[in-house]
Amino acid sequence: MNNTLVTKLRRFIELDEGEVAALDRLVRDPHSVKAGVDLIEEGTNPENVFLLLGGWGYRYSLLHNGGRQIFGYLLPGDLCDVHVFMLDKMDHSIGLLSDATVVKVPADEMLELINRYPRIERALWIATLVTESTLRQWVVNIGRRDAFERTAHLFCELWQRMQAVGLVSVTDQFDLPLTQIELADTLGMTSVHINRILQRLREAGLIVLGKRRLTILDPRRLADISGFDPDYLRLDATPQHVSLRSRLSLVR
Amino acid sequence: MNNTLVTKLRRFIELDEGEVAALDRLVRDPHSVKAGVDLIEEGTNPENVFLLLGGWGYRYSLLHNGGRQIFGYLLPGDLCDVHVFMLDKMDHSIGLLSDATVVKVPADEMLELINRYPRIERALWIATLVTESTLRQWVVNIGRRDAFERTAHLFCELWQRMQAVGLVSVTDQFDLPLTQIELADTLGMTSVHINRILQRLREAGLIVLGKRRLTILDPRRLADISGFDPDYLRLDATPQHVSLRSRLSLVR
DNA sequence: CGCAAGTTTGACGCTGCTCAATCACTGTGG
DNA sequence: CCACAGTGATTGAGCAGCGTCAAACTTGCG
Repeated sequence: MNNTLVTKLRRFIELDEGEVAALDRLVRDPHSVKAGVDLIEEGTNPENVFLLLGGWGYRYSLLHNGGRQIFGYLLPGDLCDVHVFMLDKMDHSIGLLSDATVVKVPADEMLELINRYPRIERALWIATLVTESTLRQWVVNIGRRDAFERTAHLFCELWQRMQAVGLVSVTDQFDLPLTQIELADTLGMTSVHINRILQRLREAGLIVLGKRRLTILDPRRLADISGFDPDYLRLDATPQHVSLRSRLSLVR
Repeated sequence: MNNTLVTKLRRFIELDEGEVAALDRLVRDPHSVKAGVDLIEEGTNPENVFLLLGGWGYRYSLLHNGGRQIFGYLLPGDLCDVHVFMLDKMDHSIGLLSDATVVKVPADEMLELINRYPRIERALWIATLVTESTLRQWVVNIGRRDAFERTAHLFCELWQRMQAVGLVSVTDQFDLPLTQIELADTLGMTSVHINRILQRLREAGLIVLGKRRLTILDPRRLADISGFDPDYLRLDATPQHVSLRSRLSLVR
């Protein structure tokens, strides 16, 4: 099996054979988990770290007033909170939006891994920096764009990330197992309003959405409308990136 | 001079004398910088990392349509982006809201430091996790709370953080060098509207704000209104925290 | 004293929310 | 195979929160 975790971390730093082998050892014994299950619950100190091999997850919090806010999505190949053991308790929950395949890694094993392999630790740190940068874009999106642009921006981000893991068809189509309620809770609006916005996106010839599948009809225009710039996702491997990777790989 | 950086990192992990000495060596030769200056600009790959000893900084981005979004504030004792050398370019700018005192550390020196002291690296990683968790709260705030609650929540956060660095008077008063325009760009609203919200907060007997100083008249009620729970800032040192710190300090 | 920056106010309109009903789809049991 | 329930999508009417525009006022500062 192709280890997507290795692929992901190699975008950030150089890894040698020993390190790759250690990561491979981590990824064994995949489980199937049903949609709707929470992998990690807010307020707890989880004993395991999860790597998502297939399916969609999401990070969220429930508010006092009954509302919910979604902070991010986990796509196939993503890993949930490797750093779980660094803070005393989770500040949000992680749930599954679809049936999923996950690998469970005991937190202690994860801790041993980063103690032994400094470069893996550093790569994981960089991964959290990317999450941080993505969260900043979400703040911009919710804070400074109207509902139409905001929705377009989210679709651009998901399209880009799904593409990076090879899950977008040649017709720019991909699975989107989100209800309109979940889209609303992601974008800071109501499900009634997101429904109307989706209609406008369809009428504008920008997307087709139905049966839990999204087609991006006009990626260029969607990005223009929403001011989307994929840089923050760090999915590329520019020459600058490559030199950066080796610079960070200094031996101790 | 009391090294606030050491204090901050010790909340996350145990540090020995050698590590403390290394951090002390970093913090020398403070500069004065004028309000309005940008320490770091979006799109660049900065050569230096900054530690803020006095004054206020802020992280922000400018949008295509002329708007601005603020992502966070840097208070005395905070450090801007130690990890600057881990990504190829900044995804946001860092500016100064008031005259400030800063220490400039060359990025290479920072890199050497973390190469040499794994525990310092880990502490800095944890610091980025706290930033991440704070950003999540900002997403909740902007996405799921109305203008009144949202403003109250921001004031609770700032009050708590200022308290942690000893800058709140016994009368719950502290410097707040923000214009209403900056508050608006933080909270995803217009300056006209924030002005009206501030009036309501004053009328409700919750705050006094003027002359760049904020007084929190009723901290309890302000927190209730806004659903503020300080946990995400990780400013405490609970017993659980202490055992966590030592657990993370395994030698390699 | 006079300018510049920031704050305050008013009138008006639109975006997005609320409430509530209807429609469509899917899986289930009889 | 069909009735039915549950979940999600869609629609409509009415309204409120917040934005826009524009002007007046206040404060700090050279």
